[in-house]
Amino acid sequence: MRASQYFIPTMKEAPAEAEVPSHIYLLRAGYIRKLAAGIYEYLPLGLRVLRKIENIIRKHMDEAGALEVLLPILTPSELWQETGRWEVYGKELFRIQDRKGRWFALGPTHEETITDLVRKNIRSYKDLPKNFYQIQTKFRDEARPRYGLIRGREFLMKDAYSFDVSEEMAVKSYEIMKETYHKIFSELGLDFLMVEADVGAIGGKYSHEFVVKAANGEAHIVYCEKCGYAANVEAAKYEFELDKLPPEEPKPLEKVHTPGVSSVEEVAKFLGVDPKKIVKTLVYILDDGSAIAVLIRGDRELNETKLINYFNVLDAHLASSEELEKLGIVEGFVGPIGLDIPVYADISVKDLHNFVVGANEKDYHYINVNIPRDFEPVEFVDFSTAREGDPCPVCKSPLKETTGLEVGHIFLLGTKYSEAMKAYFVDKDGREKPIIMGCYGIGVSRLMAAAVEQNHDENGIIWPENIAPFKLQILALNTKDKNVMDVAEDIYQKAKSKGIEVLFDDRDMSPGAKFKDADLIGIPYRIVVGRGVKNRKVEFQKRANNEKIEIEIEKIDELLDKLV
RNA sequence: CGGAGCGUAGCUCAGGCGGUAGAGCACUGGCAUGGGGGGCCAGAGGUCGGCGGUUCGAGUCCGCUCGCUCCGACCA
Repeated sequence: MRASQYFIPTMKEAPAEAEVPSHIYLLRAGYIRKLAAGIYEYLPLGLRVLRKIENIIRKHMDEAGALEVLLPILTPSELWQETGRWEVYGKELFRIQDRKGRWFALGPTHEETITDLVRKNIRSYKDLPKNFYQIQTKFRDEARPRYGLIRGREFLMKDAYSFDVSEEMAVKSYEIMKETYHKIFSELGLDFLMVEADVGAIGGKYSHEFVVKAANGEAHIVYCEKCGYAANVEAAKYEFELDKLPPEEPKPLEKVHTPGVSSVEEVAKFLGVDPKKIVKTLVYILDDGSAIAVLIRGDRELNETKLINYFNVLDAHLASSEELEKLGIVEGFVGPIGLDIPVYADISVKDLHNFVVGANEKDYHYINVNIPRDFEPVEFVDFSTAREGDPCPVCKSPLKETTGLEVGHIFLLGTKYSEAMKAYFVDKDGREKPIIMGCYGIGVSRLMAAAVEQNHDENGIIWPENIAPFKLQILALNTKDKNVMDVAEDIYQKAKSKGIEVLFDDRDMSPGAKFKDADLIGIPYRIVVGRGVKNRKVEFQKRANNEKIEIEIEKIDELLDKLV
């Protein structure tokens, strides 16, 4: 491709709206443009990258025996009603009406659609297992689209759904996808981690996330360098046994005056005690409107995902000042003693002695509180958010914490959708049973951003070879010099004939501008044709380190052969 | 959805006292140049997000509205 005939609108300055490297460079280097918040156009260069990512995914999915389909983007509301997600999905679901008033959703995911297809066409155990996948644009009306391609309202996704006759077989399908995902992300050239994850609203038995390590990532993960354990902090088990304080003899319960002192830090300072001996009492309102209290040690953070899972609700939120007032609870001095809503405790509170809690009375705390003498929680549950330094649940060595971008997520769904939608098959024994499902997603467009987050420097993008829009870029520095142009043209033709994807910068521009553009665009290999042609030499560079190697023009074939 | 901020040329931004619109870069033509966004000359480009109000007069003041961004909540 000749740059003079191509379309690479580069920008010298970053648009003010872009904050993170992938967003800045993809805009500046002419890969994407924004149409509206969270909605992007892919320019020729951007589409090439997207297609490369798609094809790598497609290759491995096909090899794994998955069957590609293309489902409609417009999905009838009736399907969503069947699983209850027409309501549950909430405002994130883009909804539209046809001329007759019938409601549709722009597909944010396709469990309902694929399950409908399967229930209508699969009857027997002989038809199973099956794994269907598609690569398609998805729509989610995100409350807050951000970071360019990382969180968009319209984005490209690979979604796959497996259907099996038994849990055992479903686990097999799941394991195959797990392996396939490892192959895909490795071939994409990314530094990634597979972590144990929470199943979230999609439901199911268990799930794993594939996370690309990135400073700007939204996924918080803990991992163990020693044994390889890795989990999203939402899912990581908290190994409290190793984090306990030494036992103490119970002292008499005492109510103390603590005027205007309510936060853990304040109380710790005021009473001169370790924050670990202060217990926070958090009041949560569950989605059925009921209130519960959760106790957690002062140095720990509550994990709402664990809370929501434990209570098996769709939503829970910390009670507001108004809600506390309605319940007759004193904000800032809440405590378990004498509280008339159910009290649950995080395991960090177990075996804690002589601790401090609010006294449910303005400006008072209890000290030397002990369980079960002074109160008894309904149950001790793991509600803690895992963090750096916590003992690894597998091998007990201290966990590390990092952030990353979730680019893949696999779930063993079980029968949540097949039962709701009556997707049954007849088994060998002649009985009708629900199909066991799994679902597997990869954020294709997000991967493009993730690759840039992980591979850039201060001058621009440095594409991993397998997803670079072109492999080789030729810079002709002086287009007025016939020698330079002849040599460059010759190399260009040779590269093309060898099947190398090559971008030839033949534009009449200053050398500096060409170098800057080339760095921004980030094509892995570069041949610079300039003043060296006088001595029959050109330069070969790698974008990754920009080191220059002089090559004799006569030896160019050899070099190109290495790039094939 | 709660909080904050911003909408002036393609991009980054200035102007803000109310008096009819600016810079740099990019773009077009020309000249010189040719190894890291370099130089000179000439040019084109704007209903100052929209609607309404105040005023003799609004980019500037007021109200509403739309859009965008950030923090948070949310988020297969």
